[in-house]
Amino acid sequence: MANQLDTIFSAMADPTRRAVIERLLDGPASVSDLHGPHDMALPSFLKHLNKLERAGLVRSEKTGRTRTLHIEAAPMAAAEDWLTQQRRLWEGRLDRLQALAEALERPKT
Amino acid sequence: MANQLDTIFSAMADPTRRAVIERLLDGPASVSDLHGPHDMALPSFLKHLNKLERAGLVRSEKTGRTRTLHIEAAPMAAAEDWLTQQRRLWEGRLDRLQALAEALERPKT
DNA sequence: CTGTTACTTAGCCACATGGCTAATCAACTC
DNA sequence: GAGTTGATTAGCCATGTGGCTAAGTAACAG
Repeated sequence: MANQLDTIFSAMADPTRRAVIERLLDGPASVSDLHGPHDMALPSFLKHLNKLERAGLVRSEKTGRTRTLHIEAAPMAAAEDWLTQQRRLWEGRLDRLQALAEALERPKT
Repeated sequence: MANQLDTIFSAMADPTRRAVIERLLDGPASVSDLHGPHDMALPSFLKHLNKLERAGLVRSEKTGRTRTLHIEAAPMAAAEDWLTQQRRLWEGRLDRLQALAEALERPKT
């Protein structure tokens, strides 16, 4: 995947991973803490965490035998920015269309 | 894919599809118009369009032999909303941490 | 009605994804 | 040091994804 947006969007395209993000907004947590609520084998769950980490949405450090993860908010902003920009362009287009419509309603002012 | 956010995010996790979205913000276009700039066989490209349509980000009608696509902005808002909400929560958490830090700096006011 | 154009379908391929079990590693606990 | 616990690795499987070619359909142009 070339673009950073690719990995970010695809990391967010999964409910398990979004749930992890939501959970981490509350504060750091260990792998097994995060795993707790998810009905899924640990190795499967780990893959999700790895994907989040590769996307840069999460960082982690291992101390002793437990790994602690915390969220990295900045990359999500990239995704949000893209969406916001598209919305602005879209709204701008609607404005132009509306202006056009109004101009047509009043042919010769 | 259960959730609507799943399909939306995963639809946006590809540069070709994002480019199509960006192009469509400028106004409706036919399949081959959209295909033009992309160095890819038509059937491959069609798969991308179908994925966009299944995600609800795009609608299309066929008149005569050409299919015209236009953007459906609303679903993107769902994705943006989710991101915005996460950011708010994150910022809220930072505020609380900062408040805590300030409280600790001035132990007994 | 023949040819061209604009998609569409079918079918193939390689690789990624998301799940699993079993086994291993490393660090605490007793 | 033996056992337990937290995390990881290896390897398997089914399905999805993203690309292709080849062939088919449907409408428009002459």
